[in-house]
Amino acid sequence: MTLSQTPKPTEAELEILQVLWQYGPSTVRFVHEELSQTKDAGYTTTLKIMQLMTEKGMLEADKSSRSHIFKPLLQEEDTQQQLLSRFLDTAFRGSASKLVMQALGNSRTSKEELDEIRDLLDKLEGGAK
Amino acid sequence: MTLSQTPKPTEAELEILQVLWQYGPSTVRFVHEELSQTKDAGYTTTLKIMQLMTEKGMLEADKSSRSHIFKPLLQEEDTQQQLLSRFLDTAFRGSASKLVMQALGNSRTSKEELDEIRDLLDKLEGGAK
DNA sequence: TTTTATTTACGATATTTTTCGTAGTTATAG
DNA sequence: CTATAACTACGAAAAATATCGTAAATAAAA
Repeated sequence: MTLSQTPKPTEAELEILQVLWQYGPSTVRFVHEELSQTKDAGYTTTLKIMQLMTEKGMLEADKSSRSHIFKPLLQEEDTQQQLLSRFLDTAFRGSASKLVMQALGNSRTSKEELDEIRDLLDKLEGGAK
Repeated sequence: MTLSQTPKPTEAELEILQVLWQYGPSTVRFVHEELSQTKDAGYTTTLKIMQLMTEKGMLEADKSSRSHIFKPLLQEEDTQQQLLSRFLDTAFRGSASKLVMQALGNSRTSKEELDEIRDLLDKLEGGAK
């Protein structure tokens, strides 16, 4: 099984990746406990999806101990970039500014984060100003 | 048929909505021609999906002429907001600033748009500064 | 008017994703 | 050691999406 050019994790897969990105390599049990907080599906469901993800090359399983330890092979930011670019096209017809405005408008973002964004704007506009 | 609280258009449905939002009420033929530019599926596929969308209450069909004219019942911005909020959670664990930074970093955005965003930042930070 | 093209209706199939049950295995507790 | 619990493997079903073929109706063309 080869890696697809643009790995497109499904929603369930993404939820699992989030846990792994956040906490690092983990067992199915751990991932499943985490997911249980917001959704309910059986343990074997989580297991199965993680096994499929491993076949697809999204995860790697360390099978040295009985409880296999899975680590993500996809980089968080690369994946986010992929998803974002696709989302931008399908949901906002490619208009990054519209997306940004809506994202900022409807979520409480701290002053620090806003300043960070402002810095980025400065850089993008060519430094001066 | 009632509207679901959070209409979650699928990818194919969203593509259709985009056409309708952009050009206004249209026939299946028109929508299909538009979509053909970037994907290839049969005419009846587009038709079927649009019929299903109508059943779901996403579209309304004006059947007075032979070629039915479909108009979107979902507001573009409401829908984008829904999708964005969900996307933010599943792909960026809720961090709007990370999403914004990546969106801006990887897409050429015009100076005008950047300024627009800057204005929004000013407003969000409370005017002063 | 006859033929040809366009359109909707609709069932069926294909594909993708998610879910689960069960069997077999290994560890843990008593 | 025996019973119980936790795991993986794996097949299969369920659910959600997407695709298509064909029939029937209507319009347009010849």
